[in-house]
Amino acid sequence: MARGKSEDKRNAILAAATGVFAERGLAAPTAAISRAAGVAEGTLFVYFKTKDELVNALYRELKLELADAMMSSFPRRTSVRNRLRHVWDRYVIWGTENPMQQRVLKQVEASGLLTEDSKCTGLAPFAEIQTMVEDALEQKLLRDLPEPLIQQTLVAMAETAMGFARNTPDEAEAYREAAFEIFWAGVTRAG
Amino acid sequence: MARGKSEDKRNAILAAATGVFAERGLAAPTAAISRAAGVAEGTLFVYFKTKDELVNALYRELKLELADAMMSSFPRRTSVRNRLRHVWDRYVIWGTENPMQQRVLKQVEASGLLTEDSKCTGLAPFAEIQTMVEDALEQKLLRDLPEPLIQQTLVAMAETAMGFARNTPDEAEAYREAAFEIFWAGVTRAG
Amino acid sequence: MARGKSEDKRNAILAAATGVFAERGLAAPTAAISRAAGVAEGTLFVYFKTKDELVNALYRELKLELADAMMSSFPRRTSVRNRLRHVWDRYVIWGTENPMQQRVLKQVEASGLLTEDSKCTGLAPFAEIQTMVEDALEQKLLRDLPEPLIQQTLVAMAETAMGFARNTPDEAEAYREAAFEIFWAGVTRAG
Amino acid sequence: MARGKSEDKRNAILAAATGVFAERGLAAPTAAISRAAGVAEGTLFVYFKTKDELVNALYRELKLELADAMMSSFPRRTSVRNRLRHVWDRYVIWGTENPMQQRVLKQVEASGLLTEDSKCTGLAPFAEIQTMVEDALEQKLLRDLPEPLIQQTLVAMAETAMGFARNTPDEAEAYREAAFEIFWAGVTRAG
DNA sequence: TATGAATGAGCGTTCATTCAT
DNA sequence: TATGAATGAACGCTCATTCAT
Repeated sequence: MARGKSEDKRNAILAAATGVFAERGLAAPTAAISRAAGVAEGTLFVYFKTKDELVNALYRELKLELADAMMSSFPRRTSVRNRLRHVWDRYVIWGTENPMQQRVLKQVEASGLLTEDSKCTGLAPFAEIQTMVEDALEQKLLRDLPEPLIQQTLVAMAETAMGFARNTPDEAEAYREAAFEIFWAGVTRAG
Repeated sequence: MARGKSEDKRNAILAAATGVFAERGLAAPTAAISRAAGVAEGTLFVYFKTKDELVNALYRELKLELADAMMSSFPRRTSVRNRLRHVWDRYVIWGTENPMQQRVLKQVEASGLLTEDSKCTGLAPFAEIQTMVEDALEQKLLRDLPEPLIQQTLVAMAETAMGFARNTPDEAEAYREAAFEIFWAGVTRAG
Repeated sequence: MARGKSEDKRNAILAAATGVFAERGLAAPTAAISRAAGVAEGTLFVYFKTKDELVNALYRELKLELADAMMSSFPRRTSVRNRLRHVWDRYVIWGTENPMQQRVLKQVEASGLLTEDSKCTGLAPFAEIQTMVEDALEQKLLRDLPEPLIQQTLVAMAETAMGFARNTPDEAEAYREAAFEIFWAGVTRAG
Repeated sequence: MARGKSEDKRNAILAAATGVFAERGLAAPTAAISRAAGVAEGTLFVYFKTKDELVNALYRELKLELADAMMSSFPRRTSVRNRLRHVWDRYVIWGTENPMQQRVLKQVEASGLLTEDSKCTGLAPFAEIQTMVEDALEQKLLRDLPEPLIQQTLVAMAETAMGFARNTPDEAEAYREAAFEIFWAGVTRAG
């Protein structure tokens, strides 16, 4: 089979890792992942030199997926509120519909396994959100708060919304709406 | 709790576990914990039948510590805002001043190791906050939002504040203040 | 069994390692050694932190055994020739009667696994031989050769004798004698 | 030997194996050898069915090289001493100047991987030395020693010389000379 | 109760070898 | 013939847990 590594197999391993890590945590054996991917134990290490490298690659992949979901058809020419709402909705929906991915993302971030490089790569596609927040601050639309705090609030509230949406799927939309309102009211100037 | 013989030893193990888990994650060997506690490897298992049981016990202990910190001298006779601010400050300060404990709490919650029982026990001491939020809703002080969402927002924003406070201790107070303002503005009726 | 590690078990492991390494080389699995020693796989690592450490410990042990054999009842007050002959005989006999030990010693020395420390420790008990050779050089008994070359010649010729002794045990003594004569004639002044 | 297609590739693999084995021992992965040889991993197994077979082939090759070095321009019509000195010098020089080859030869001999067949093939080119020693014995030039012992002494002393020559290249010649004198004095009749 | 030596299942990783291309 | 991705057995080592003392 001397014809380049198979993108399919790589993806199968990453997908299997997502499922296995979500279910059993990052401590899950690589053997479980290769089994789930339908490849031999050794094959995993053909595609990823170490388990840590697999974790890092998976992180970057998931971040990219998330960025795709959030940033596709991003409406550059509309109000800050609408633009924020755009990424908000897509973020929450993605996290709700991809609970394993979201869970793994959190696990990996908390694991201390990420290289600086992976962190940067993972952050890059979200640069536009930062710009957006900076714009909003300049326009005096938002209250005078440290910009990182605003971003972190966005993330924290969105994750809160995801949690509720996953627990009560019927009211997912209501929670998404309500959590956004909290965020928006919390962060914009009164009146 | 009068299980083994020495309350001291039990506490030493729990304290050691906090430090070791905070530094090396929940995957840290029990041997590292017993060493840090100054007891023999086997002794740990006299006090906690399994590692999982130790993790659950530690969770309950930390939750209790946190509840102590938050609820002591709780001002029952003042405005909702003041009461919320009271628990808020104490929560954030506790998390900032006890980073290991806070870190371990998060790790344990994310680990999937908690029994239902532990979750309930851990939640119990915070019942008063729930009452407080319910009161506030009845007084029409808060916007018409699902009560669990408000509570979760409190927690999420407080943890956000802790994160910033730990990263930039000099501005800890400012972040605590700012995050509370976001929370309060987000959750109360406009005007 | 909290009563100190068992010297017996340690010795059993070292003895097993000697046999297994002699038969299958240093690449033999540690599992084969623990099995041969009648202990669990993990037990080997209670006594020796790593395989390398086991190899080093074994080397030191064997060197000590050899030194014991060579140096016991060393006749300090007799001619150089007799003293040399003393250690020579005992060396060759030990190597002949302990072929596994001798084989492992050679393997370990060739393996690049020895720490500097082990090399020193292994050499120490043979200091007296060096002194003896230096004495002999001063007495002008030996030809004017670099001292290390003389020592190395002793070792090389003794090992040659061992080889023949092992192959033809009936003539072991004759070979031991003959090889010593070669050594002695090669190294002493003519006439 | 016209097994695969390219004699060049076969030689490249053998040369690479020499370097890799010398540096990392016989346990070195075949992948390291194929990489060093500039061929694919699978290609190595086109030329040598197994790793063991590669080791055996390499041994035979190196023995042949050594025999070439020792036996070329062998002076059949001169004294035994000169003839012995001839092969001695060439042996020691070859081992000194080809330390990797010499090292690998020793490793392979100690490895237990050699087939009987390889051992014979490796010995064959040195038959002439045996003849020479037998001649010398008949001439009563040498002391009355078993002929194999004399040969083995030659080898042992030559290797001793190589060792010193490699450690202190500046004095290589002196050691070669000195070791030969030991050998010659040890093996010839006194006076 | 307290100890820590003993255990062995389980892990991440390596590597000689195979085989589809 | 040459390739290198794929394989899976095997390895060294770890660690939660047991148990004789």
